[in-house]
Amino acid sequence: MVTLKAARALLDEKGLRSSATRIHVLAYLLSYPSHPTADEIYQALLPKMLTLSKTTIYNTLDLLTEANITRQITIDGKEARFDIIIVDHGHFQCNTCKHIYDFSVDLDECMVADLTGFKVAQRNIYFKGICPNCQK
Amino acid sequence: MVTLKAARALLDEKGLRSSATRIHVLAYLLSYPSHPTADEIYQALLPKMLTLSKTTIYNTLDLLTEANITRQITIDGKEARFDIIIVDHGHFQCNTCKHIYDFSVDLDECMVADLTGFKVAQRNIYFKGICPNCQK
DNA sequence: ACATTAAATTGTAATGGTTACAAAAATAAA
DNA sequence: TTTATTTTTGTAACCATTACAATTTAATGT
Repeated sequence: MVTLKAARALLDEKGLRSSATRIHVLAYLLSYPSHPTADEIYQALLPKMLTLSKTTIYNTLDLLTEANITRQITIDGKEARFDIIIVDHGHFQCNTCKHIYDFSVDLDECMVADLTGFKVAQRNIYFKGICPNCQK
Repeated sequence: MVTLKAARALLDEKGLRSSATRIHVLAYLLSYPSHPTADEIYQALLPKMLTLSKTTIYNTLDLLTEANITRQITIDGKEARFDIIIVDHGHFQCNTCKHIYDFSVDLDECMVADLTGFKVAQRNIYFKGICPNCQK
């Protein structure tokens, strides 16, 4: 499990204590950058950590998001999803199968003058429609 | 109230029955294009329509969204917001005062080749940060 | 105008993701 | 080890949204 070491390193780098929960949550996000929900992470880790609590998952995800390691995205408005921050990229959610695809986008290219004076900390872009698979 | 007539006209145009609730909800969105929540609309209309139900607000907003008159946006992930569809534009939410600003953006300009084969039905872009007012 | 059918609205209860909070456990410091 | 701090846990509360059945309202046909 190379991601466990990577997770620990990332936490150290940010000055966060690397508890077992944090390492595993972060390792999961590194291994499965598929925008999982809090519950998906919880269900995936539960077999390994029998006493794991849902609250801890939320606390940890808040912590990681606060430290700019992860990003919280809301696409369907139903439940939050969490994404390892790599580079600015867009999300496409298929209305049929609900799967979320990443796509690259150069946000600097499409900027406008309206936001002078605004301090932009985070940029999100998401599309909706039908993915190629579901068009068949 | 010119917006009441405009609301009725819009409903007629889409082949939707123009009930009192629908007219008022739509007129409110036309008058206050400030991305209100379902509850904000409900609270605003309640004095005029004493028997109004929250469920009806949701039903109506679903209907309008289905008819492509309004668009549902989720920025904070906490509660849905509703916006009259005009043109593609971005939303900026201030982390401090939570106010949501509109800004224009040419989404065609920043497109990429990744999405060939995808049928894009809706494009959303939202930024977060600090607005000029809250930087003082 | 009346009866019949369909559509819209209402109220209540349930759902489900998230959060508050206090207690328990684990870790670090003295 | 003792003490202090941090982390984790479990339960209960919160709150936006939805399900659903009943009621009301509007449209249609006779």
